[in-house]
Amino acid sequence: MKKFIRVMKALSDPGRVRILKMLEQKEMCVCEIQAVLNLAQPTISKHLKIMEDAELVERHKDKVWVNYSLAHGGDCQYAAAMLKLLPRWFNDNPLIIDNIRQARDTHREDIYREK
Amino acid sequence: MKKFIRVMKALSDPGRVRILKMLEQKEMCVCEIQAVLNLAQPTISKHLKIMEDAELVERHKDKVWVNYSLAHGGDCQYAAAMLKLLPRWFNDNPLIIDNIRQARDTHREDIYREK
DNA sequence: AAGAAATATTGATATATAGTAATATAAGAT
DNA sequence: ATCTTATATTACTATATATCAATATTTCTT
Repeated sequence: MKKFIRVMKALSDPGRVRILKMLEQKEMCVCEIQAVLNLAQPTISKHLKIMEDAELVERHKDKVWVNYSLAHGGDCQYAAAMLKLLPRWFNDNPLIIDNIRQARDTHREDIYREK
Repeated sequence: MKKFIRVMKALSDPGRVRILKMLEQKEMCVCEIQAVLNLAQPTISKHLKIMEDAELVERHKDKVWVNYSLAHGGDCQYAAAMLKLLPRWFNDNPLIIDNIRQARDTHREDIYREK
């Protein structure tokens, strides 16, 4: 039951759902996600940790970057079931559509950062 | 998106999941649910309201009692999807098994109440 | 080895949530 | 009409959550 609750809580935040919808398109690093969602970097890291703990996403370290992608190991049946449902949902949601477009257009190298 | 978040939040509490699993067996009134879960009556009413708002359960008033059952109108696709998944889950969970057994054995008339 | 960039962690604050006791409301029963 | 029972609502408290600024860590670059 704990695992189920963990998955439901992980899915109870719009920002996290937006991240998952972007990850359906491509794997992304923290700074790319941040560029789209417009939230502070620690906030993104925390969201990702919550989803990793729920087995919804996976981390893949690549040099300085940490790439996140949708989990696919069927380790957690609840996470697996939700990841199967999500691709059918929110595809006509303007915010999601826009986020996905932005995600496509966002590349690490082009991200501008204040000093 | 709001409706989805509402469903996920409604499912983010073990007590509410236990209620849903009991309602798979039979519709129940507030006092019957309370007798099984061992929580204060307002707590149960609140949980039920959260699930009603998420379109997971339905109210049917019968004299003094308010019976709750699983929602089946496909009004909310997210609620409908989760209600379809839940019967497959937690069926070997000892607490759930016990709750369901208690639910079967609990009848309005037999509920003892302190003055 | 010193600096720079990406990410994670910590500490703090504001809001949300779960729970209860007390009270209000609704509907039968006497 | 009054009492009783079932449920809902309100007011309150304790805990959890989302967010950010500041800091730490990791890894590459020079």
